[in-house]
Amino acid sequence: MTDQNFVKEITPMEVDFPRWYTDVILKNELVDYSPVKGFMVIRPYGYALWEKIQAFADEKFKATGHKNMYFPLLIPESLLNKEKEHVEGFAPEVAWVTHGGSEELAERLCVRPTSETIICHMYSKWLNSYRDLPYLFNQWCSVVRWEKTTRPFLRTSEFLWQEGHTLHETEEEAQQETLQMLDIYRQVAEDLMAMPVVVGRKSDKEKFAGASATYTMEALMHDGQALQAGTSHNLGQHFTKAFDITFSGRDGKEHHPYHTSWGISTRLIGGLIMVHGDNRGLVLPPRIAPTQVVIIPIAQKKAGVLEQAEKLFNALKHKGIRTELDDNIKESPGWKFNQYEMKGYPIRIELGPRDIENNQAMAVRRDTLEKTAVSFDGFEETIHEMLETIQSDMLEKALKHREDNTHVMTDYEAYKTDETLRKGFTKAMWCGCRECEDLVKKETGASIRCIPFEQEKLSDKCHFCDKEAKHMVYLARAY
RNA sequence: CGGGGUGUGGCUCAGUUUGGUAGAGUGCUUGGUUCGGGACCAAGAGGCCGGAGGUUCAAAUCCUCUCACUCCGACCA
Repeated sequence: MTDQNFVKEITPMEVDFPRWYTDVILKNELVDYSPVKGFMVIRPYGYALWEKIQAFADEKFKATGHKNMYFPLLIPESLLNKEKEHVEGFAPEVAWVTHGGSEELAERLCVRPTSETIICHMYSKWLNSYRDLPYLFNQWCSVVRWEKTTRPFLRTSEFLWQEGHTLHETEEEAQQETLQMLDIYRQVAEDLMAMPVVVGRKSDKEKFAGASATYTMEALMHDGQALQAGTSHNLGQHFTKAFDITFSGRDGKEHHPYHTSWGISTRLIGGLIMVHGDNRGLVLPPRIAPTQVVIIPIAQKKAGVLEQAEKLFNALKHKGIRTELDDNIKESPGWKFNQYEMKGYPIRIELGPRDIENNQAMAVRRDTLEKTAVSFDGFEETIHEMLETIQSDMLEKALKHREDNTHVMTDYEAYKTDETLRKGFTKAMWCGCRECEDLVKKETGASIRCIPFEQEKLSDKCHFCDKEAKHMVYLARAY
């Protein structure tokens, strides 16, 4: 096995990371560009990844008492305008519908960039009593934000996501909900996708338009840039007051409920690719892989080969392992090896006459490319265990990459001038003021990704202005 | 919104400098031989060269305008 055997069409990531990324998603047919700029077509293999994320998250949402619903795509301008910070935050990237057929509309309608406004409008009609609370609802949909620069999955003008919108009687409950949902997102990232994340709070500058507080999970990509992978907002009473949502409380008086919203999107798929992928293409953790095992028969016309391949296929399927048998005679085994490595299937089984003589098949791990002989006796158990091992090894590997690329700020001047210091996460102390935050962004291109829940005291003073430090923050350049 | 790059069979591109009526590889179809790291032979289908206008006997090629995509920056999940 030599480097020449790498999928030639994929640009090595050391050469050009952005090109590597686009090569991987296009060659794997995850997405294709559509006729409308910034709008991507998600093809079956890409959509299968989204379905896995949906299934995992949706189950967690339901388990914590949430129900799904659906709100309209279009929002009247008057509704969008009700919450001041919100409209200011989103107005620059809203798409408008101005005509119905050939008639100009009396009031233009915006294509939802997020649904707080329309949902709050409806909530205000429905909510009566504290007995109705909490409202725990979610919707799976797409939203449109007219982005200037777009990249498949990472930033597209339309993207698929879910948005949860809840109402609570008390501030504490809303805060609990906000943190609970962030933790579910962390599980999506770490347990399903083997993508380690730093969790914490956003600075005021970076928080959601109209939120009291925004919590985030941030992942580190292979090229040392950070990706905001999911956010959960405590919206306080900003929207419930603006939309006049009230309920009769236990005291018989009228109150505004406390409000949360939270979302993850198809952007996660971009993260998945950039955290685990290599120069051969995708590397998928078993739990999210649409297909976990592919069986490739060798010299399949020889007696017994296909029969044995089918036996293994059925045994794995029976065990609940997502398996494919590629008995396509047209392509050579070598071609298939490369193909499935590119597609990131966690395990490849090679089965030829020599193996059958030895009562075994060869199993090749995608993450390590390690080849092992696996006996037919207890075959499906061995493969099952191997999948589990791959899942945890991949998380560990990604975690190690993050740790190796997380540094402690020593000297801001050095950070400013030495570009290599700006790769990955940098922990720094921050006084909390907006001026310092803007300064860092302007001078280095790095932004404060979050104020992590896990705080360390690196120094008494802010690394940027020498005032008294309030928080330790994670600094990074971000997608 | 600023700066670069690219538009030619499905895909990757050559051809453009020096105008002469479109080519390679790959993929696709059919038949045969193969099969332990991208197999081989043979036959075949497929393109008004991003669009509009102009120069010319003649334009993928020269001129003008335009559109799209893409990468890098500033803004966002």
